[in-house]
Order: sequence, then C-alpha cells, then structure tokens
Amino acid sequence: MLAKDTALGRGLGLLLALESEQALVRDGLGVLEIAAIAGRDKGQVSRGLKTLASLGLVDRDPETLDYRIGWRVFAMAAQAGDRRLLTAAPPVLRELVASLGETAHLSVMTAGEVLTVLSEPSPNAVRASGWSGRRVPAHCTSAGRALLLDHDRAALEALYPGGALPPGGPQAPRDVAELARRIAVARGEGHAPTSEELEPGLVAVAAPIRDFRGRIVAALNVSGPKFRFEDHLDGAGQEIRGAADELSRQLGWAVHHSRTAA
Amino acid sequence: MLAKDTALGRGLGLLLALESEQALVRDGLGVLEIAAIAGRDKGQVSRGLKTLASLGLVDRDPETLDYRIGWRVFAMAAQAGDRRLLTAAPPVLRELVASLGETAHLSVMTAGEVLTVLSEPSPNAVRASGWSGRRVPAHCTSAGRALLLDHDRAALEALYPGGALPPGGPQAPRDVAELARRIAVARGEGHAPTSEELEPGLVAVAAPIRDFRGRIVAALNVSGPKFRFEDHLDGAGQEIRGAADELSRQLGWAVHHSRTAA
DNA sequence: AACTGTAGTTGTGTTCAGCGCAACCCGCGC
DNA sequence: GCGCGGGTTGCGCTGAACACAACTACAGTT
Repeated sequence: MLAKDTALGRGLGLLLALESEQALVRDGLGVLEIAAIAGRDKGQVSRGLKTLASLGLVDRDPETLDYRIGWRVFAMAAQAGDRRLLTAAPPVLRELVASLGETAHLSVMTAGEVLTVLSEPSPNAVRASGWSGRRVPAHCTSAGRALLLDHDRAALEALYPGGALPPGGPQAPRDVAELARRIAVARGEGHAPTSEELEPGLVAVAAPIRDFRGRIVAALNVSGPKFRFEDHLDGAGQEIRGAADELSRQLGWAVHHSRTAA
Repeated sequence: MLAKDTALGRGLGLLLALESEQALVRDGLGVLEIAAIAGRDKGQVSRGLKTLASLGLVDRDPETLDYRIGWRVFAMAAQAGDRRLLTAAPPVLRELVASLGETAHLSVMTAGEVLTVLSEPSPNAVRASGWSGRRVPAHCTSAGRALLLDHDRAALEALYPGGALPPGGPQAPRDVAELARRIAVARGEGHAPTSEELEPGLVAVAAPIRDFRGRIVAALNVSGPKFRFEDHLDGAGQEIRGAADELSRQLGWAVHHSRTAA
C-alpha cells in the first residue's frame, strides 16, 4: 500500500519535496535540503533529480543549482484541465437540469465573445437546443458576466474601448460603468443573474469555474423564460455556484476563500 | 543522459503517457494502452500506476478503471514555473494579439524542447487554442531561436551532439552550423523570424525574455499563416521585441545595452 | 596561499526490488 | 459453456538503487 518501498515512490518523494512549504518560501531547494526532506542519501537524490530534470518535471537554476517544479508539470495540468472540464461537466449539467428544470450550459470566452460549448436542454424547453456552438456577446449575458468576474474597471475599459457597449436586449447595460457595477454586484454574490438583457422574456444566472491557478476558464449557466424562472433565480444561483465550485475543485482549484476576489 | 534506463525514469514514463494525444482525446487511459505507449510490460505498468495513484499523481476512474492525471499534479502546477512571469504575461499577450491580429504565445525551454506555456488566440484563428502545453523542437521554431539566442557555437554543439539536427519543416536548418548562423542573425536583430521551418505555410517571429540576471528564461512569439503574416514579420518583430523587453523589465532586467549579449 | 566548510557529483561492492513471463481473475458477448 | 480483452498477481533472475565514501568546486577566513 505505502509507496515508500518502491524506487518509483522514493524518486517521486523528491518531486513532492519541492511541493513543501520550504520550497515555496525561497522558490527552489538545493540537493541537500531535498535529501533532508525526503530522508534519503544526497548522492541518490542528485541522481534522481537528474532524471526528473531530463523529463522536464523539475527545472534547475544553473546559477544557484536549486531545483524547482518544472514547466512541464504546469503544461500537463493546463492541457489535462481543458479535457477534464469537458468530461466532468456533462453530469453536472444534467444534475442542474434535473434540479432546476431549465436548460443548463457550459461556456467559455473566445475573442471577446461567449461561446457555448456544452448544453443540456431541459425537458420543458420551448425550443429544442441549438445553443451548442453559439456565440453571444459577453456584456449582456449571465455567462459573460461570470467570465468577466475578475475584470476590474480598467480591464473592462480595455475590452470595450471608448466605453461604449454593443447593443443588447432591453435591460442590457448601456456603458462600461454600468457593466462594471453589475459585475461588482455579481462578484459579491458569487453568481451573476441577468434578466432580459439578451432577449425579452429570457432570464439566466451563471457562476464562474476556475482552473488550478484560480483563473476563470469557463462558466456554468442556466437560462429559462422569465415567467417561469424569474422567481427562482436566486436559489438557482446558489445551486449553480455550488456546481461550478465543484467543477473548479476537480480542476485543482481550492475553493476556500470563495468571497475573495483575485 | 537518457532517462530510460532508470526505474524512476521508466515509472515516470507512465505519467507522461497520460499526456499523450490519445489520453487527451478521452481524458484517461487503460493499463494496456499506457503499457503500449510507454513500451513496457502490462504487469509492471499496473504496479507502477498503483504507486503513482497512492501519491495522487494519477487518479483512477473506478468505473472504467482508466487512469488520468491526478489532483496532485494540479496542485503542483499551481506552484510550478515562474509566477511573476505568469501573471505579467497575459496582458502583454493580449496587447500583441490586439495589435497584430495573430496568435501570440509565451514559451519556455524544458528538457531541450520548446514548451508553449500560455497562448492567446487571435480572433481570426482557424482553430482555437490547442497550443498551450504543446512541445515543439527548438531548432526550427522562432521561439526556440529566441530561447537559444545566447548560445554560442560550442553550446549548440553540446546541445546537438554530432552536429545533426532532428528533422523539421521545409526551410528548417539542416545542421548546427546553419542553426548557429541563423541565431547570429537573430541576435543582431533582437528578434527571431522563421518562415516555414516547422510547417509549410506557417511563419512566426519571437523575442527573448530575460530575468534579473540577464538569463533568457522565456520567449514571446507570434505566429500566423504565411499568406497573411509574412509581409508584416519585420514590423511585428520590432513590436514583439518591445513587449518582451517590457516583460524583462518587470522581472528586474535593465534593458539598456540591447545589442550586447550575455 | 593554505585552511575550513559547504554543496554537489561520482565511484563501488552489495543486495534488493524491478524485470519479463506466465498464470490467474473477472466481466462480456457470441 | 467458451473465448476474449483488460487487469492483477506470483515467481525466479538480473540489473539498478542503495549507503558510504572519495572527490570536485567554490566561498570565506586568517
């Protein structure tokens, strides 16, 4: 059971040593320190780290000879994360649909627009799907609001030069200032509701999904007709946020200080 | 040099197998598949994966018995690489994309290969993303050229023993001498353009990023289709170089005597 | 310059764990 | 039932990981 008594396990101990607190405070560890943490002979540690380095799992500062976790690990997580999200999301979407009775989507941000990548239609959907692959503007949709949750006023200005927003639905924000205000509210709540901002009669609520670095990589959102869904928007928001947090966890994001913005 | 003939290296091969294309398309691999990719006996693979799993480096789907990248990798990834660079780079990338209209990347050198760490897709990209986490050879890419900018002839010889280079695109350099010559030209210019060295129809240009010691730690590069981007390569090079210098400054490097090599 | 200490690499004989192979287990479908 | 693909376990044999020590490199100190 214990991984200690296999050469692989011992070798990986070196890698895990680089995850320790000491490695964090000075951004790298020397061979002797790693040997001490892993409880192994320095000679073997030197050899083992050479192997890890040759695979890119650790990087070495040629100046100080310190080792730290390599870029390759970062890349692995980044690549695996995308795929992981796509496989982990469908059951979550189904669960939301089952619980809320409205259509649920997974969206990402591409080129300033919100792209819906997955959608799970509700049983009582008026119109049958057609959402997947669709692009909608970010400023007047709940998913867009969630995806922009970490953008401050300056970042929004950069996104919409001149402060003017493209046209949207009846209740869409008219300028960047208004958009920033609504985003701030959503940030406080942890979820982003919209009502008739894209189309008349359409309401929705969304929550952001973060990757291992805390960056917002996608959003979960549920939309429905105003007459049926409006009254449950807030409760739905809580639930969607929980679901989004669960997906974030699966991507390696520790959802502890949920209220704190980046 | 080669990591293959150590137990640790072989065991890690299992982990890296989960990074292969096959693993990414369906987010998980069975024992036999991993064994095939790593070229090892399935029995040993079964045992090896068990220890990797006990350390959290791989996760197992109890249903399908498939292995996937584990939670621990995501946790480690959060502290991998240079965090200052990772936070400073995205806005710069976005700026480049906005100005040049082509896809921009941040790359580093790992284990002799160029690893794309971040990429910001252009609005008119044919295919969205997919680049992040990809590894390409150093000798026939603009990013590789930039990352090798400080390598003199001797250092290159050491990197490619025998003077032979791995195969590349149509215009790739054929031997170390040719590579050294192109690097020398790039050093003079301050940026490294390549045309159809990796793939036909693909052109790119890159510039190096230095840390506070002046060591090249990363490269900024922009790539696009030949028909659209070729004519602007030189102007783009100037701009990319400026952006890279700005990042270098943020890392503490005083960019005054630009022509001087380390 | 010699002395001392610290960090890291490399050499070596011994032993133990990883190796390939094969047998075995389990669920599935013809 | 039988065969089959996927996974685990048992077992002799051999080679690589082990501890220890010798060695290099470099930075202060007197």
